[in-house]
Amino acid sequence: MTTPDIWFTLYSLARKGALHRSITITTSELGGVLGISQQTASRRISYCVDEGFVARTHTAAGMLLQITERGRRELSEVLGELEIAFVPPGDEIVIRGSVTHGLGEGAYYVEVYATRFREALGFLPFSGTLNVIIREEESRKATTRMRQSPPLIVHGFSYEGRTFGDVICYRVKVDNAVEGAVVIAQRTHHSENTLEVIAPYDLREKLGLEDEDIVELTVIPLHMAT
Amino acid sequence: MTTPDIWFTLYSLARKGALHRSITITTSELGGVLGISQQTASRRISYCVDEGFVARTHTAAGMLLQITERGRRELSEVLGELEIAFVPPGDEIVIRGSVTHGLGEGAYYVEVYATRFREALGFLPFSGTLNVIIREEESRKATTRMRQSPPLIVHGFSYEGRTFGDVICYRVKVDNAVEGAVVIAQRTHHSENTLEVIAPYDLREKLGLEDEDIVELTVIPLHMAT
DNA sequence: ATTACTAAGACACGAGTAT
DNA sequence: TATACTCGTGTCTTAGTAA
Repeated sequence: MTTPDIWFTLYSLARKGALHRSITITTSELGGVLGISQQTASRRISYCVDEGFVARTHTAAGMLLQITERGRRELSEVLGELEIAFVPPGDEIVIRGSVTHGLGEGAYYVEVYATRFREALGFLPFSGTLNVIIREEESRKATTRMRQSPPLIVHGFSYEGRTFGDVICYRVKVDNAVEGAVVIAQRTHHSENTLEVIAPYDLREKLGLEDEDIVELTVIPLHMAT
Repeated sequence: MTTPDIWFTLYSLARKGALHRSITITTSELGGVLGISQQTASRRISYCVDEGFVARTHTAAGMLLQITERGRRELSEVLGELEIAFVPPGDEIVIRGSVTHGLGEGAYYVEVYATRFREALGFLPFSGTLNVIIREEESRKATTRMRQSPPLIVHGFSYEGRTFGDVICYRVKVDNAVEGAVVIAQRTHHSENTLEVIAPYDLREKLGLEDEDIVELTVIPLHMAT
């Protein structure tokens, strides 16, 4: 089974709502949707189940199918790429999100990584991060777009007996005013829906931001970064 | 050549920027991207060209390929469906756009169709339309989402020797405050990027809207409409 | 009813090669 | 060098049918 066929299968299931709940469907029905026979539909689904894209439970009247996390990621990747492809070149990618408070850990890490951030980014970051919650849609676009530009990687190191992992940075402009960077720690299973932003200044103060305020992060292509 | 293969081909070309400009590529390269041989890539492209999805010019060093309007629509359709599929069920679809002034024709048409709108929508529209410019991305989502709900169709008629065509209506809530409808005339080649909104009141006055103000149109599923 | 196995057939693929 | 043709090969599909 080829990639396009997998995508097409997942796409068709997604359109029926299988991203959010189990759907009941027979192989014949699915065959109809995909324009293939019942037998082939059966094999396709078995394949998707084997590969972990779809979860299946058999019932008397067909199958219960739901797209798994793996399948969702696969589709989300395609969707993100397509969304980016449709953006006219030169257009800026803007991620909108709302300010939230982190766990307070950010400041500690920023201080530890401070000089390394300066080397990579050209500025000494304020010792605190601005946490920004983004909607899944924005998140998808953000991560896809960011992945397109070669990342600035701040390599890990050891310090006072502790190990600090790699951190990936992407340059952004905050509210079109302050240049900063989104930092993504590789080791932590960071929530995909929260971005941590560092900048030379205290962003909350400089931009007068409060929790739940909306901020715009404009992704700066690496070759344009200062 | 099957639908998924066409999509995959268009998708791969789109990722290389072929939605916005001609790209230079050889069949071998394309084969590499698609995971198929040079020969098969050649056949795939020829097929896409024959079907009008892709425009091709041969050059000494390969081909110049650009996705046609037809191809763009095909991909846009897929993208729209995927975007909708990812929206959690129950979530409202919100279209954001900015107010603009129309050509002034709107008022005339609204008056002519007025009683018919009342029958279909349950309110007598203010004799003027609010024109809203939307970005392509929003447009895609809007049209896809709207197409999902069976449209309210106001049938055409003749009046004073003129023929007035069908008009399709979709219920929306403007700025979460006023219920109205997006109206799309079937006969005119209306710009996909401008929506015309009617409501029981003068929206500009009621909501204090000026040109270039941002408005939110929340699409109301038909079964929920009052 | 379903899903899914088997086997025969269709057709897509790619090596070789023409242009 | 390209693209694209022919054709042998192999894979994927489907009909029939079992479970």
